[in-house]
Amino acid sequence: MSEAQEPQAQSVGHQIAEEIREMIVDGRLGADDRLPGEQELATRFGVSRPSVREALKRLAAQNLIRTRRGASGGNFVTRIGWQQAREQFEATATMLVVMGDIDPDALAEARLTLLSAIAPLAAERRLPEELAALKDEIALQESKVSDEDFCASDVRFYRILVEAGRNPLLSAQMASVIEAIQPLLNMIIYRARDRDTIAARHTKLLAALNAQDAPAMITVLRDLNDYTVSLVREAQDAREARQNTQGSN
Amino acid sequence: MSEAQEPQAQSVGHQIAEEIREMIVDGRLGADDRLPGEQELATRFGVSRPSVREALKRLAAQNLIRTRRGASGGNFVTRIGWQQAREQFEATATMLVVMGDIDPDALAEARLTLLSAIAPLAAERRLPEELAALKDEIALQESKVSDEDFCASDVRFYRILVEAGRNPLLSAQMASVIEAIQPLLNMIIYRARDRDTIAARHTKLLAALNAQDAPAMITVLRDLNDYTVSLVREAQDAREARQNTQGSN
DNA sequence: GAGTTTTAAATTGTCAAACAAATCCCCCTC
DNA sequence: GAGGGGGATTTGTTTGACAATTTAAAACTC
Repeated sequence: MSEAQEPQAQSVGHQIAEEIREMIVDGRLGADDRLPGEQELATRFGVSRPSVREALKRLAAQNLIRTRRGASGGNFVTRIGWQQAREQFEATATMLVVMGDIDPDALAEARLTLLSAIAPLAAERRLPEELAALKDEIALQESKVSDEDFCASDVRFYRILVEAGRNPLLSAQMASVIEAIQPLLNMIIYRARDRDTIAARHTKLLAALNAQDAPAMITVLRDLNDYTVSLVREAQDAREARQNTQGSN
Repeated sequence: MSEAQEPQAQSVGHQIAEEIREMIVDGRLGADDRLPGEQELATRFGVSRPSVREALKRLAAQNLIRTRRGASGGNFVTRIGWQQAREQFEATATMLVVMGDIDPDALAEARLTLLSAIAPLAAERRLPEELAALKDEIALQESKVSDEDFCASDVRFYRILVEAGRNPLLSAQMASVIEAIQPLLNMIIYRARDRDTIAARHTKLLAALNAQDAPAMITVLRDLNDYTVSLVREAQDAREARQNTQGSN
């Protein structure tokens, strides 16, 4: 007979947080607006102060509000910026990878697809500083650095490339994918030959970017992706073999 | 004289939440693991139960844990899925748009870039059901529906297209962009001629998808994007003009 | 009167204790 | 053996109080 079973499953804090979020989304609360004090919110919503606090903490966890103590303190609506958006994208993508519900092939495909998509924009808009920075990273990759540093440089290389596209939303999203794929890359043991191959293709990629030749960039990216995927697969096989050996001991 | 000013700025709840998050990221806590009870956590961290609760609520707000009441209840690490990841991407992208720190042109460019990127994948992998669903949406768009319904159908159209790419990470990210752009689209007043133009291009897009002709899809997408951008710009101009009129009254 | 110091007020942060609500498990009854 | 009831466990919510922090006004000194 009752009309609802699951709608009641959410706590008071959750409901209030959602209500305040609505107020932000539809404009009743604007950036840098101050929310009423905790006491007043409690009175207004008809709940206790801890419940209101719970709601505020939830919003703070989502970077929707920031809190300042003291007189004339309070809770203020945060103007979210690209930096924070990128961090949140990254946090979500990282969790997806950590939870293991992700197919490495799908992740690699996503990276390749996104990089290919931004290649034309980067080719058009790349700045001299970015070309120089990419060259520096290649030089670093050709030197004798640890696997970890090599991988980190690889990540930086792609981030610079993405930034060259000059589209903040795309940058934020792609950065999250590149960041998320790093744990996979970190499994790889780079042999000298691998490094040479990768650095050589990075050089080709840089040349294509310099020449503003997007199709050539995409060709190199595809090639590079195939190579990286094969290395990751090798590393995974080796890892599994090692685990089996340990397991049989 | 003190060595630190900002590191202390974070509350106990924030610190504990961060600590637990670390435990999840580096594997000490796996999916579906149960956290110790609030009491025990409070004892272990040397704080009170409300402080622990604050930390848990923060984590819950980020969908990192879920809570069940009762005996054998408690807080459990959530295995994040594609659905939730998409929701979080959407929430972030929506906030970016709402806060106004976004350039409509950059948003449109991001959408076009991402759709162009997924076009080859969709062309290769589209299923008959998806072709049929797209056809249905076009039929809806050709009928006399409200501006709002027309826009909603437009959004669904692109979501189906994105899903056809069969890459969950790309789907989640693109869905967030498509969702974020909807408020802009909702400003448009669609004249009959506009709708015909859009529906006709959707038909061309569907034909290209059916023929698995990705380059043709990209051409249509670019064309469609230019047209949509012009409509949005018109709507914005009209809106500004209206506001100026009201302001001078 | 100007500048500095002190004090007070407002606000969030933290804690403590208790009870309510939900859920599960065991036991008891039939 | 099956079903229901009660107790135990855990989170949800409230009340109350005090601490920490920041602002701003007030008072005090020069």
